[in-house]
Amino acid sequence: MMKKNTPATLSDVAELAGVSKAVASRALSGKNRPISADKKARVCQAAELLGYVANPFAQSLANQETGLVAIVINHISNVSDLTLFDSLIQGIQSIGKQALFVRLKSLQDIDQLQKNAFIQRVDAALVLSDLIEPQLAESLFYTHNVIMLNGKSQDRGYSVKVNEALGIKDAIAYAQRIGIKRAVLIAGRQSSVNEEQRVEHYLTHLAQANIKLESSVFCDYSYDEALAYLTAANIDMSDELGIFCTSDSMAMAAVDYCQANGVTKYSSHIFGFDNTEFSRRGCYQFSTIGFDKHDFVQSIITLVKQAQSNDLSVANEHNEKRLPTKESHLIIDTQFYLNTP
Amino acid sequence: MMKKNTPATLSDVAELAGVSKAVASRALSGKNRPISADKKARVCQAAELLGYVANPFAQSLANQETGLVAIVINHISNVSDLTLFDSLIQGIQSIGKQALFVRLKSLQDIDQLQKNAFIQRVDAALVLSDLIEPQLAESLFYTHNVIMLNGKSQDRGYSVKVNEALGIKDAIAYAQRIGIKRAVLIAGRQSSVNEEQRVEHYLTHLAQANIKLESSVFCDYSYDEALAYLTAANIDMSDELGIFCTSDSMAMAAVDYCQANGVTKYSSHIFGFDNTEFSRRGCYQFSTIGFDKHDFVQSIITLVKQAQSNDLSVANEHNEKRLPTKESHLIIDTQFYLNTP
DNA sequence: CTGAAAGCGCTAACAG
DNA sequence: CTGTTAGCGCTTTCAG
Repeated sequence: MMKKNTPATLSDVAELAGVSKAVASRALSGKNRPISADKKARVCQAAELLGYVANPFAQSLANQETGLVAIVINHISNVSDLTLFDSLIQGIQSIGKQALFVRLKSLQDIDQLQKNAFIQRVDAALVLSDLIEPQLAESLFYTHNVIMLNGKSQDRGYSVKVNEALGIKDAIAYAQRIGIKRAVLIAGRQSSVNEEQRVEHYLTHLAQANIKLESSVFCDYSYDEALAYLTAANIDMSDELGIFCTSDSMAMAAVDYCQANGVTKYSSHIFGFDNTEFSRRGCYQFSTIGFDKHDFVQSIITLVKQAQSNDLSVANEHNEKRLPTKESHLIIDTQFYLNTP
Repeated sequence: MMKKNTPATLSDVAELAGVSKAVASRALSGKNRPISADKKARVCQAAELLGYVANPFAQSLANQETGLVAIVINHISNVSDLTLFDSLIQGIQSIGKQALFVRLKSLQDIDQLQKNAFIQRVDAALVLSDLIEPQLAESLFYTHNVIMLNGKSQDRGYSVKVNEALGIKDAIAYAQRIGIKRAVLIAGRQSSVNEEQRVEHYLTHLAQANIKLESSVFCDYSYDEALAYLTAANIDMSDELGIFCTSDSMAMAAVDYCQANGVTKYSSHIFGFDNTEFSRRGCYQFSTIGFDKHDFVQSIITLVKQAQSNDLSVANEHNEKRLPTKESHLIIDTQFYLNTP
């Protein structure tokens, strides 16, 4: 396993197998390139023996594929991110690629992005950050395989969206059923398109359910901000008030606010979003809206593979360079999770 | 910003600037290579104009640096990981490198790792996964800049460790002071060396404080497992019992267990580990042990830079290839955070 | 089916 | 200070 210092190269393998570099390359290429069975076997054996692993940098240079997938995010902070990222990394590794995280805290970081040599050349990009518009994404990456996951999209291209209307509707229908008459809406970031649509849904369905929206506020998905707001506004939790939060973190703040103010039957009156484990733990019992992260990730990974094969076939046809001929916009539905003891 | 399809190359820049590729390369290299001021200016201007960004794959091939830093982790699940990863990615980006996540759920994944072309060639590796022994790490990467962060280390090489004895000692001293006489220890993963040392510290200091350890158990840092254990064991929470948990998640389980069993004054009797935000939120008020993640990350990043420059100077001296001449083992101290209302 | 050769884009000697 | 030259390791024509 003498790997340090000088890793074996294709030449080494070819030499040991007694064939040319070209043959060695074909033998190991995975695809079905023309080659005689015995030479292929010899090459593979030699490769094994030398512990040969192809240098991906040389490969990329020669064939334009990098084996990298970018995940473009805002700063990581939400607890709901944990499981999402975990399964995203896993999914990417499962198709033999590597996950490259790009953290984008503010628009200023985008300048740096433009200069970021690696991410420009990824095979695919998954855009979760709401700072990135489809058009910007288009210009940020050389690949056309940009999958928008932040709720934005263009006609051309790929996206996986979450249909939040369903879960929100069910949550509000439930609220109506148990007699909630007034509502406070604690939302996330005003600048996010995702969030804008989400708020829209709340507004529509609250109105339909005849629940009066008493106030609404943006708290950046943050526990602290939400708690500060509730405290400052001195929200009156008489029985018919429902607190609708667009993240479980903020819903936790609502729970703590209620407890601090001696409100005991808050559980059925607080609604979170994300369906994190926290919505069903101990004192933090509240209902929440969410979706199956596993389905979500699966759709994304499938799309990455599909996009790539489209790319290849287009390239093979005429070597024409143009926008992707295929597009795809998948939709995942949210669901309402009732968690009341 | 006509970037798609055919990105500008060094040749394009050189041509536009009216110089040779070599001069263009030097002008843009960042380092202080010999070049006349006016040519440098011309080259930079040309590069700007063309929106030139160097191809990192070609660069890596030519100069052996990849600009990639691997972060080797177990699956992401712990809430305390959020802030750590966030600032780790940020730190890596701050020195102009990219974070490559490698997720390792079980030892079987290591086989794949051996074949993982990218990670073998990273400029540095940060090993957090407790599945990786120093020796294995050594063989996994071509670089010597492997920084062990999982509590393991060899004489030669780099590590940043956390001195957990301090925080644990203080926590137990506090417990003694408030009259705790009996203890339950809920630990993480038995196979982890970090965890083994940690348990050792608890045992030592509990004994010194004359607190009797009634039982101890490994719950894989998990809320669910911890709660299941407490429930199954039907732990008796009479006043002098302290519950010491090696993660905040498990401490939350302890809180919920107490609440479910009508124990009201649990706050000062439950001790977590990680110092997550949850230890001071609403009903989850408990003391916790932790360290400054920012310091931790800073130390790591500093080490990465230092390791790299060592590498370069060694390479420059005689182009000798050998084990790193320098080593460094930094230690970050934990602290006890008292969070009782 | 095979091998020689060109080249991906860049850097690093090496002479000027 | 500058340009020429030779690679880094791999894939891919293109003749045999």
